[in-house]
Amino acid sequence: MADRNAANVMGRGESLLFLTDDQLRRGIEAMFFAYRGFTADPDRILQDYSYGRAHHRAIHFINRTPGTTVNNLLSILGVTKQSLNRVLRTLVEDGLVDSRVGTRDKRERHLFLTPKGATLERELSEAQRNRMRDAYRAAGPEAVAGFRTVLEQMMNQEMRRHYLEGGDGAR
Amino acid sequence: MADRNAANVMGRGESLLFLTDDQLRRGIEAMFFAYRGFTADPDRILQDYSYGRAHHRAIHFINRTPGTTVNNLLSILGVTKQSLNRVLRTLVEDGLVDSRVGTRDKRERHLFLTPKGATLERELSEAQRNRMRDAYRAAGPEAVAGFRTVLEQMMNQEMRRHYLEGGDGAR
DNA sequence: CTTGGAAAGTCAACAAGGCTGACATAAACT
DNA sequence: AGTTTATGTCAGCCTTGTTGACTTTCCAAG
Repeated sequence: MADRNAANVMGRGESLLFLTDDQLRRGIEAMFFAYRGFTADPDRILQDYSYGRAHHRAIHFINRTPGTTVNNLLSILGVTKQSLNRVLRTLVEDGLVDSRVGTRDKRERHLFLTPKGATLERELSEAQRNRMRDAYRAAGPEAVAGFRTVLEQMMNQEMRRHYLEGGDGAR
Repeated sequence: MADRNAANVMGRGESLLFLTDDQLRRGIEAMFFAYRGFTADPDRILQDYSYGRAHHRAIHFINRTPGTTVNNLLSILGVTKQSLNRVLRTLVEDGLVDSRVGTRDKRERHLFLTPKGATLERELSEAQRNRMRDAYRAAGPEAVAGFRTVLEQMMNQEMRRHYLEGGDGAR
């Protein structure tokens, strides 16, 4: 029962134990529990500013691609413009994000972090990088490569596009 | 700038490029985009039943540990009892979950999936396993081991405890 | 030059799913 | 008998997602 799938795909005598239902469940739970750790540190910091994860995500991707348009951010984040707008408005009001009318196309707004926004970005990303670095260090380079490979395979097509557009990260 | 951390930890001449800020950012974004894929299939199914992720999580862990108590579920999920109760109540009302008063300690409620609940559980977990299996298959066994190793390191202490309690998954 | 449609913003209403605080009940423990 | 524990429940709040309707701006094609 637990390894019914392994039996199905066993081909050339390889050990495909990693494809059993039980192994897959372990992977699923690993994702669930790890994601909690992944967001824990930024969430704690954001509380001090009365912001939420939605603000963090916006700040992260504006920092990654300065001058990005609202529409581009929309497709990266996969939310509605109304939802994003609410977040962006508070960030602009609070002076963390600068929204500049496009020069070529004046309908578009190009988004930039202000110095204040960049400061919060650093605080958030440093906390998140620290956790990631500790995990990477404990796991070692080969585990890290595998980690990234599996995650890339788990993405939807469109998400993978956005991921790959984010610079090659010295791959 | 981008590799200032690598410089700091470079020890015995190993290539520690995987610890640069840029590599860490890549890992962070991989987690973000992959988690979206990870939840996409169940989310779609849940819509047909007017349930959300919270219901899925409850169903998953009741299935994993039949007879688990409310308190135990609470500490696994890391939410308040009010939040969990709202979800559990609808699941019991809809006949997906059976809540039985404890025999030894009658204050406790032990939670079980009904046949109907088990059916939904299978539908959800099969969708999620399919994606996980495809990712595993494309990435290969060694990548999978690395994937799990890094995720385990990323968990908080308490989450790791719950993770390890979930059976050894033929490790 | 006019007009169609894209980009952006806004208002309103709603839902899921978190949270806190207060309180009730039954059972177990001391 | 009194306290603690496990659970459930009510009320109210917040964030962040949704849909729908509408306006303004403005590029670009006819």
